[in-house]
Formats: sequence, structure tokens, C-alpha cells
Amino acid sequence: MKMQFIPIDYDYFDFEGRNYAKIIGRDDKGKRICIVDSCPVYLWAILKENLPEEKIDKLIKKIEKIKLDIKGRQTEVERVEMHSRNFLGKPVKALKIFATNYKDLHDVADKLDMPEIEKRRGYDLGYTTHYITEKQLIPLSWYEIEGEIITGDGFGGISNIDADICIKLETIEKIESEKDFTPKVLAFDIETDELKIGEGEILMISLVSDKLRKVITWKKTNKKLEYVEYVKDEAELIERFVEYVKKISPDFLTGYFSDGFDIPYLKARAEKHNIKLNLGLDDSPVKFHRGIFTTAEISGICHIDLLRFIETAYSQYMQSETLSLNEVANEFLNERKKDFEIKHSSKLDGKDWEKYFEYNLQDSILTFNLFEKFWPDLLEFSKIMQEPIFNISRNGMSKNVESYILHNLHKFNEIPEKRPTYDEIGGRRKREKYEGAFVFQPQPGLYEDICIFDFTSSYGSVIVTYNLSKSTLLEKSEKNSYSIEALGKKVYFEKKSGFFPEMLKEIIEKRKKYKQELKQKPDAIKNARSNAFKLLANASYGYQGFFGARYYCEEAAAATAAFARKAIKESIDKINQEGFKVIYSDTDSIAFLMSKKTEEQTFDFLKRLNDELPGIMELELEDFYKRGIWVTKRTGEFGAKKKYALISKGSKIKIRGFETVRRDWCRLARQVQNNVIKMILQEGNEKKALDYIINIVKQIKERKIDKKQMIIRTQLKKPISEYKAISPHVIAARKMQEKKLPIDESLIEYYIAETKGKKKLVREKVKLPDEKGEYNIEYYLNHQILPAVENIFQVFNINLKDIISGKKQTCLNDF
DNA sequence: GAAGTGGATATACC
DNA sequence: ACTGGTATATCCACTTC
Repeated sequence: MKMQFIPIDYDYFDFEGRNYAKIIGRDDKGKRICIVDSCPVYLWAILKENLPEEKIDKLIKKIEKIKLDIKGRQTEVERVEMHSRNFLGKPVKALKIFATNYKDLHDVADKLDMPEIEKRRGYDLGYTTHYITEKQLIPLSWYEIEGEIITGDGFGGISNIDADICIKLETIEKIESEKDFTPKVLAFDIETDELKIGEGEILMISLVSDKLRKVITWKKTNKKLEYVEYVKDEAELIERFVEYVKKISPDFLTGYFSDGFDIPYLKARAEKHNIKLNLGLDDSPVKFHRGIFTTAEISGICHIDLLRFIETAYSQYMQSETLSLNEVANEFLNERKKDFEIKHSSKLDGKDWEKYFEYNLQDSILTFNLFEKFWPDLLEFSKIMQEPIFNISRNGMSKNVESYILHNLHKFNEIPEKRPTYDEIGGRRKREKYEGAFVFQPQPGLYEDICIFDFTSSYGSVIVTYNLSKSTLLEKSEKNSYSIEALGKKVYFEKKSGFFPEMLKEIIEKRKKYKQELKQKPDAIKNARSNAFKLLANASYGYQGFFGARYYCEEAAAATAAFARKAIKESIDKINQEGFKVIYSDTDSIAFLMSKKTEEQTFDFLKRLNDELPGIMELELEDFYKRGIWVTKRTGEFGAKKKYALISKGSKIKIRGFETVRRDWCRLARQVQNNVIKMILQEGNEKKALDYIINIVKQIKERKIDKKQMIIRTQLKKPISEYKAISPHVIAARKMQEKKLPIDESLIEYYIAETKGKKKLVREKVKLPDEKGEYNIEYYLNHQILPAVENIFQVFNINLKDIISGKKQTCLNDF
């Protein structure tokens, strides 16, 4: 049997003691195909140097005799081969030890505690990763496959699963031409009475696919809605949900926070009713993997929790202040949730229920649309990191960097490094912070004609240029090496390029290439590809300093920061020497005054600068700006770092660090500050802004501002009881707890109210948004509005405090 | 009991 | 525990006089 095939979901199973990959996918006609395949299972034993041959022969014979009988399995060493490989860039002799079952490799490794063996590696990758590496498969690419159809009890009855064809794979070959694939997607969302898992009843479940829009509920209402299906009770609701998933049989089942809420909830309620949540194609129950986050896996159907993916792939560029479905859908789709105030089901009447159904359906529609939106990203991530979408969508960037490395090691003939042990991680976490980026101390003021240069992929290009990695780190000083002062000593790296910098070089090159292609002819795939490489390049520096990394290298991470500091300081000097004036710099960017020079002269100078930069390091022009403002710190007269605002020649405003961009300030303060900054940058003076602020102060004093503008939102980052310092938002959270309001991952909202009696602490004046009370004029003036704008006016030598307190009312007439 | 200071906490920048 | 370090600012908690 021969056909075209695209792999989607990866799993594995044991049959007669051996491991088999079970890959679910589609053929080019949309039929569901299950392929069964196997690959050699082995680990590496790296030998000590200069072992005599007879000793190696003896060792091999000894190893070949290893047999294990554990966990109800019999595993034995089946074959041992001698190979020349690299480990951390050094040539080594290593034994490739083939064994029966991947899951027993750890135990085989334990048996290899022999004096001739230096290190044991390659037993901790996970079967799926091992399989993909071995077969060089790229997930979600089209393949031409050939194999035998499996029927009856072949491989323990695997053909009983809900697939059109099961095949034992014989050959598999990638189809090079680009070929589209449109997955079958089902989005779902549940509504419940309580937020705590399993505590309340599931009231309804919505389901959305390209052809389906449905809400299932057990709630009887007078008006029958077309898209609502009514069932008897909660038990039937869950059963019906399972039936639908089976009937639709999607490639992807997607939810929003469904790993942490919807699926665990369904599971808990199903257990209560003694129903099985057997969603798997093989009728297996949903499997939960407990880690820091629980993940829910369905055999054969790829479950995607979009929240997790959006968090790693996009949150750093997003405008949204939270990752709530509403905000995210608003930002990416320009669509919103339905307005509906959720109440306990006992407090709802007929009309409310209809709205509730609509609300529930809309959530699934948004989730479905978000899936479509992020499908190119999921696809590209999966192809680039070469891991299944299920994992890709849940892994953080450090894991993604590591996946990329592991799947590219074969190009360097490298044996994979092991995961750090628990003790190693503990040791790494205890180490002191190393010195990081350089931040220029700015002089407060309003500046005109500013230019900004940026290092492209700054840290990445430093790692590549100076070959900084675990495998290139030298133990002692060597001639002809790269060296720099870091971690309070001199560190050295060899010049012969290592596999990690080499891989990173390719990542940066690809990023450049795809960015260029994207610019020429934009589309979603190119955007996703370009973004994926950008994220990979950016995360590579952090990876080497991350305690959980296989290729952890403190020296490399510290040296990267050190070389980057050196490079930027040298560039700053050169820019100053050229006759410009540097006014600010942070990590990889430099802002300087044009000092009457033309843009052409600046470009010319940039070219010359770049010619002098080492390796692949490169500065690029970020933009030209009309004006910019830097302010003082609240304490001290120095300029504040990481806080400035710019207006470009095209009148685009860029604000960094100011309260305007901080979500833990009330909306009024943020908006007022934003307006003040805008006026000053646009007009080039403070006059209009001063009039504006005086008017705002008046309005506050006269209580003309809507209380909604005064609400402060702060995230509760741990359980209430764990707080040592009881700050206002903790009090607000306590109040919510008393009122039995849900405290989920979202922000705590409160305002500071007028109170009777002498109350000194801010937290004593905290009220929840719907608590009766009036905003505290003194607080909002002196602790929100004034702090937000006073150091902006200070740039113009205006003391707002005096003006507002009325001390210098007369000076108003001066303007 | 006021004033000063350091710690805890949240959030942003790159 | 799930990339890194640098930085600002608020408000509480505690010390000191």
C-alpha cells in the first residue's frame, strides 16, 4: 500500500516488549491514517581515552551480556557497535549499545558503571524525540509512505482505533513540493457554576468547527434556540460531548486554558457521574501529565491549549495587559466576548440563559478563530523545532531551543548531552547573578533630532562572533582564543567554531532571510517563520544561562553579556568621536543627537561603523526622531533609566517605561500622563500640557472624574496566605475571598476610597470597584496623578506640587 | 509617634 | 522550574530616636 501522508499526532506503545511509534495523520484525500513504525533503540557509552583494543573487546562482550528483568519487561543488550563521534565538540570513541526497550535504557545505563566508561548518554530523550531524530522526520510535512495494512489483532489490536487505515510502515520519503494541509479543528468551551475544578455543575458546553456551531445544555428554557441542544442532565451532557468529539473526530481539539480548566473539570465531573471521558481514537481516557502545569493528552487527537502557546510565542510583543480570551481575541481578531455577567445558575432567569448560551458559543467561536490565526505559527514552530505540535504548543522557549539543538546534533556527529540532575540544577540555581547589560545614565531633558542604532540579534551575534558555548569553553588560557573578563576571572573560548554557535549562526541567517522575504511579499506563514527564528535567536542567550539546560554554560552566558557591553561601549565612543552626542543606551541600542548632521551622513557613518565591527555583529538604523524626553528618577536628581518617550519624524510616538505603559496604575493617571507626553513631544514645549493638567486637577478635586477611571489593577502572584507584606491588592483579594468572588489568574481590581477616622495606611482605604464609596482625592492627586507627571514638568523647571497645592497660583498667569 | 530605611512586591526594558 | 540581567516605583515592616 502506497500513499501520501502528513503526520500530526505522535504516540508510542509497547508490543511484545518493544517500542513502536504510533503516528496519526491524514492522507491527501483527508482519510485518517495510523502508521506504526519502529526504530533502533540505543544509548551511548563514551569510552575513556586511549583504551587498548583488547580491553574494549572485553568490555563489549561484557556489555552484550546485560539482561534486565524489571517492571514486568525483559530488556537485554542486543548489539554493541563501536563509533567515532563527537561529544561537546571533542572526538570520542563511543559504544552504541542497542537494547530492547527505550524505557529501560536508564536501567541499562545504571549497569554500565564500569571503569572503562567515561560517560553514558542518549537515554533521556523520550521515545518520540528519539524516533523523530532517528528517522529525520519533520512533523507536519507531507510524506510518500509505503507499508502493509494492519488488520485484526496485529500489534495487539491496534487496528481497532478509529482510523480509516492502519499501516505498518516500510518506507517513508519526504515530498519536496509545497503542499497544503487544512486540519480539522474543533474548538470547545464549558461553563460551570464554580471555578474550582469539579466543585460545581457543568451547565453547558459549546462546540465549534467549520461546519458546526452548537451549545449543549441540560437547562430547559421556554424559548428553544436552534443552535442549542437540550439533554437530560449533566451526565448526559458529558456523554453527548464525548459523542460529538468522536463523531467529528477532529485532528485538533482546542480550548483556551483547557489544560488547566475545561478538561480537568470535565474529568472531575465525569468521575462523579461514573462516566468515562474516553476521547481517544483508541477509546482511551484523557491522560493528565502533572508538572507545574497540568497537561491533558488525548490519544490520536492533538489537544491544544491556545493560551499556553500564545504565551510563549506572542505575549512579549502584545499590547494586551492580560492574556484573557477577550483581550487576546480583541488584539488578534478584533473580535470580543459577548457581554454577559456570569452569575450562579440559581440566580438566572429565562432571558439570562439565552444570553449565557450565546456567550458560551462565542467563546468557542473566538477560540476557533484564534486557532486559525495561530495555525501558521504552530505549524512553523513544529517544523523548525521538529517536535510534535502537542509539545511545541506547551513548551517554553528554553525547551524549544533545546529541541532545535537535539534535532540538529547529527549534523555535527554529536552525542547528546544529558539533562542536568536534580542536584546539578540545585547547584546552578544557587550561583550568584553574573553582570548583565550596560545601561547608559541619561541626562534628563527634552531633546531634538535623535537617531537610534540597534545591534541586530545582539546577544546571538555575540555568541556566534566569539564562539561562546559549553563545548568551546577552554579550561585554561590558550593562545589564539577568544577571552574576556567575566565572573570575576578571565574566561577563554576556542576559535574553532562549536556546534551551538554554528547552529545559532544558521538561525540568525534564516531569520534575516525570512524577514527579507516577508518584507517583499507578506503572508502569515512567512511571518510565523520569521518570528519563530527571531524567538529562537533571542532565547539562545538565556538558554545557556538557564539552570535547566542540557548545554548550560555560565561562563558562556556571562561572557556574552561582557562582550556585548564592550561592543556597545566602544560604539558609543565612536559615535561621540564622530561628532554626534550619545544621550542614552540600553543593552543593544544607542540613542544620540544628530548634532546638525544629515541623515545621509549618518547612514554613511553607520556603514563605516559596521565595517569595523567584529564577526557577524552589525548595527542597524532603528529610526530618526524629531524629539524625545528623558526624566529624573523620583529619588535623586539623576535621569531615570528605561523610561523615555520619543516622537518619530513620521509623528509616531514611542513610550517606554512610563506609567502610561504600566498596568498597575489607574487609567486616569495613565491617560493623563500619555496626553501630557504627547502634547510636549508634538508641540516641543510644556504650555498646553500645563493648562491641561491644571484642568484635570480641578476635575479631580470637584469629583468630576468617573470612579471607573480610578480603579487600580494589580496581579495576585501567589496564594493570599503566602504574602509577607500585606499590600493594597492583597487586601482587595481578601475582600473578594470574603465575598466569595472568584480569584482566578486575572488582575485584582480596587480603588482607594475616602474613609472616616485616622487611617494612615493605603491598604486601610481599599475598596472593591462595586463597593460604595468615593475616590480619595488626596490619594489620587498625590499618589497617582502628580507622580505620573511631575518629573515630566520638572524637565521645564516647573514644580507642579506648588501649583497644585495653590502655593503659587499666581504663577499660572505667567502662562 | 514621626522619620528614615530596607524589604517585599509588581512591572517594565532589552 | 520551565530563557537572562537591569531598573523604577510603591507600600509595608521595622528600627531609631
